[in-house]
Amino acid sequence: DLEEMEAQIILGNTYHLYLRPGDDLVARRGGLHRFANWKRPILTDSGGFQVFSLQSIRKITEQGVEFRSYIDGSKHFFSPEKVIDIQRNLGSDIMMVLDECVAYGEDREYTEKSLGMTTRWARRCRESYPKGTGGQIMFGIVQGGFHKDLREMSLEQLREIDFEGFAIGGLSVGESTEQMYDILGHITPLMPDDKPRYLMGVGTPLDILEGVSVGVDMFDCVLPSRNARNGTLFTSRGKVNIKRAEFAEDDSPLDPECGCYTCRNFTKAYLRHLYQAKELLSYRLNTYHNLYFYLNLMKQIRAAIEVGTFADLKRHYEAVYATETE
RNA sequence: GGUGGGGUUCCCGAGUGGCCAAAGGGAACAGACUGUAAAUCUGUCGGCGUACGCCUUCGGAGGUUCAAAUCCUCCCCCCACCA
Repeated sequence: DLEEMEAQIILGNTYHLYLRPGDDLVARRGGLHRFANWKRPILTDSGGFQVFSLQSIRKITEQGVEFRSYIDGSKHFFSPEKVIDIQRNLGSDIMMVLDECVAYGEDREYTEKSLGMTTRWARRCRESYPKGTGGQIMFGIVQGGFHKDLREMSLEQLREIDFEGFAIGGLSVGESTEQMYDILGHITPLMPDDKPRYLMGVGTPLDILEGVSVGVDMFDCVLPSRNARNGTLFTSRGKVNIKRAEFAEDDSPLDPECGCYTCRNFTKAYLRHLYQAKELLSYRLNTYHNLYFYLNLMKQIRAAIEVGTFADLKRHYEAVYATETE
């Protein structure tokens, strides 16, 4: 499906693949590309986000993170070096350094201390896999919470380490859209413009437009797929909750302007029925559509930038998704 | 024909005198979801009202009681086993 809709890259997760099926097993299968039969680029996240989202079962120290498997409760330890080794086993094209994604609401003192450690971890990651070691490249991750000076400090220190690309982490962790845009708009323009800028974990169609407008090149987010599974679909006319009773006998396509397999073949009434009946096909069709929508949004953005109409495109989507931002 | 069990709010199913508009589950309805412990989670779910509350409801009709889904009487229906 992803090849068909022309996805350029996919993301794999160090934490999850390490626990299951195990990075050694993946290495024995010839790496993630061969294992999953995906021929285009793959980026692997380091597990840093899981340190954040699964915080009830972990302990962070300068050495690394001790955590328990959510699968069987067994104890494991991730050091910056270990996380790179795992990503080497997975054989991704882009590796991410181990970082601590600070929760929203942590005070400045904690954020600053955490940042120091995250930077040291980033250096250790790079030292364990110096530039040119193999065919994989490595991105550093800017942290610093919601303090602009800490964000700048993070970026400066990371630039000295010599990464092939830079990511912005620690956003969309509970803050308001306004706060997120504020930090994003401040730090992104300061990032090297000759290297990819990657905004991690974001976001809504509007978030992406905002990110691009301040200079972000790449994104990753569970939103389109997770929302699809839960019945919220993104369309050219805004969000559609396919579960709603009003669609029970609606014979029109989900999005008449969409050219995806789902929209070309099925009605809202049918998609609603599949969802209500918990048919597996529902997840597949809905996910196909949302991913197609996002990929198409990115295509539109690239095309608009080339012809100089990006601002118009952004304004258009802001109008369509107006109610979503509040 | 005999014996035993049972009929509860849309469905299933707790409840055997007051704390019961009635547990729990399902369905339905609405919402959430942002580097995926998420095919998950939250709310509503007899009617009216902001609310204290009032009204209607536990197969049907009577009755006992200050008070009945719960006790008594008769009736209707269902199930199991026996014949």
